[in-house]
Amino acid sequence: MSDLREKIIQTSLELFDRHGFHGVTVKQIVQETNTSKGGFYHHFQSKDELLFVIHDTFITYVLKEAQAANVTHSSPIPKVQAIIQSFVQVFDLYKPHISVFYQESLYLKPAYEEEIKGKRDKFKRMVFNVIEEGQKTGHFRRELPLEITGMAILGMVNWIYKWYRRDGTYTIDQIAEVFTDLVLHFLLPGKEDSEYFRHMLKVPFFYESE
Amino acid sequence: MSDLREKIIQTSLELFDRHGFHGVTVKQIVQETNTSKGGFYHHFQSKDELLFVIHDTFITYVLKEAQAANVTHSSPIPKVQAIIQSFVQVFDLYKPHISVFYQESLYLKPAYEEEIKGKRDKFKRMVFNVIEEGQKTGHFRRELPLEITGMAILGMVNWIYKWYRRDGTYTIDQIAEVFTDLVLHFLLPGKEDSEYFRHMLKVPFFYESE
DNA sequence: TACAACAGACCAACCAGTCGGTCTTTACTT
DNA sequence: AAGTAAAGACCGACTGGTTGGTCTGTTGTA
Repeated sequence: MSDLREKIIQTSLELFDRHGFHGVTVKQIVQETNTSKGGFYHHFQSKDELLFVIHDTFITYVLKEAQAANVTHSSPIPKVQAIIQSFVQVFDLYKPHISVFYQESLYLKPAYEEEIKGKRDKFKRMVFNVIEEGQKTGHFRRELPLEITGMAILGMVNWIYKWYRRDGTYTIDQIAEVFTDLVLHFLLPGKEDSEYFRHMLKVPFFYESE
Repeated sequence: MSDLREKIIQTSLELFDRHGFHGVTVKQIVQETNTSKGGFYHHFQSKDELLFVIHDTFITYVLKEAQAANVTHSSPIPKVQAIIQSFVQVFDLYKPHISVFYQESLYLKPAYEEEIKGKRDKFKRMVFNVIEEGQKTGHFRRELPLEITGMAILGMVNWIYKWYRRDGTYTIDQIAEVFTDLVLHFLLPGKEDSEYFRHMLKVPFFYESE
């Protein structure tokens, strides 16, 4: 297969990561890759297709990993651990992809957007399902609203792309460990009787509606 | 003062929110606002200045709120509650500002960027300080690494801009309540002795280094 | 010789920003 | 109160540079 295609993607990734999709011109990409307009448009129909390819390789990978984690384990707790672990680690592997994914998704052309959105929602539903399952089996606190809790988890993990550096204080595995700890601490029951919890807590509105 | 200036900002906000900074031209802004290029450039030096103004009004507000919450309370627990509460509520007030803030910060011109970055870091440090304070006083779990925990909180809250809708299932206050619950659940100690915690937890690497 | 892989000059569309001009409000003088 | 000059607010045709994309080749290779 073509070597140039992959080289263009890698170069674009770095440039997009630093300057954003609109901050980088096809001319720049072509120069940095030591090729030509002809070379570029031989491999990609348009600049937009390149954006799509970047989106797709990342989300496809994440989805596959989550499915694997889901199948391997049967209890909700190790499932959550495995999903978070693999999800967080993706940020080390695919950092530039992810930056582009979250920064530039607005600029995906409608046809491309739909395909990406489909896979993204699939992943989201997987995470939500695991939480819901855990709540049903009694492993996780039932009083937590699924949507809010789920988005909190996705949010804290997704945000990693804004601050993670390979040469930072902590490795990606340490971050994954702490995040798993944090999530399990708010998912698992058993703290409510602690003396510290005289403070307003326990999501009152959720009880009212029952 | 000028009415038009505010009207331009509001229109731009909606347009940027939907199509991104680069997806909207000055011509479009001007048409949608029922004014002219002249009108626009009378109030703004450049399109970039408009972007800066949007960034600045939001971050200035958040910073002010956090400082207020910090002064009002003295114990770390209500401080955390107040900061998260006000921070989350901002997403109802400033949703379009925030979308622009996080989507388009890459495109701020250097001089503008510096000013925004300064305020943003100030806010971050305030959050971190409250956590650190709580750890020192023994209110919060000491074994949690400050940076990772802090970014987890900022991440879950910041991510709200990606999914919150006014007409969604939950109100912004309910979201704030649940988020406060989640954060305090992983900050406060006292769960480790629960029977559920036979599972690997408690951030082992953090102990090793002591 | 046929076709994929690439080169690079070229173009039409677009876009942020300019500039000379008009209308309206303010401020000052008589 | 009337007259007027200056400043502020706004208009819109125009421009110079840029950008994504095209098209006519040329080269290597099966």
